[in-house]
Amino acid sequence: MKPRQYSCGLDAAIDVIGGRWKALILWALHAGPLRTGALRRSVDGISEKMLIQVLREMEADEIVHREVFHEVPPRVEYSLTPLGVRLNEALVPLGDWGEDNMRAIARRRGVEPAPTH
Amino acid sequence: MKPRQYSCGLDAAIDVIGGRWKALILWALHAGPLRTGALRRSVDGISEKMLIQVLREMEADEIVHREVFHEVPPRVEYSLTPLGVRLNEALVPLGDWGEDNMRAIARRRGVEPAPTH
DNA sequence: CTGGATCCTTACCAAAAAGTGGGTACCTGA
DNA sequence: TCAGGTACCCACTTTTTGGTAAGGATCCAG
Repeated sequence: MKPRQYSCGLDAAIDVIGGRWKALILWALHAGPLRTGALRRSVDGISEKMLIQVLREMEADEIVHREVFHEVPPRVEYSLTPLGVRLNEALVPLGDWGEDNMRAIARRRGVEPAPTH
Repeated sequence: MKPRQYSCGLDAAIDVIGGRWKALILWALHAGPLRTGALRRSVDGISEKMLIQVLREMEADEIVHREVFHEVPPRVEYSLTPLGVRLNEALVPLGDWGEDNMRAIARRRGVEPAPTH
């Protein structure tokens, strides 16, 4: 549901990373560029369809860069733009908060906590 | 779409603040407790129904505290829990990122940028 | 009685997001 | 030909989130 006007920076940012998969994809790319297949394996539970759909959206938002290599088998590589890198940096405290409170969040929502690493 | 297992802290956090309204409500409460009506006026565009629905979810997630004052007219006050305070702190960098990139985000998504303050 | 204050619930619908299944393209090798 | 590799698209369905409208409760004042 797109607001007609953002009320603040947080409103805009939430719009960019909203949905189930975007933040996870962003994080999967933080260590470096990945091809479609590698990305899919990095993001547990995502379907190829959703992966490609969401990557296209992120590309349109210019937080992700998509590079096509003309070779066979086809090879497409996704990487963070500088904007995406800064977004990922901004997401670190949020990820930490989630980590710190993982067990409680998971319990309240009836979800398994993330494996410890 | 609830994951059966969180993959990391960020996954859990995104689950907690997901949707159009939660982050905005969290932010509205950062300066102090607010009654339902005041909250509704603080969060542009939200309907009473959505406000109450989302507040109930946030209460269940224990990021928001709901206090009923037995008086007339009825008065219910919402405030951040310590967990909610820390979540708000974790959202600051994300809000800053959104502010820094407001015009570009708004343009790409066909939304009006937030008024400058 | 009606109108006002406050807060909340329900029924139903709309819109958006996510998912499933089928298919396509480029090729190579057996 | 079939099987494998890679990446992607489309049609349709399901699920989730958000929205509208109507109703309710507690009271007080005119």
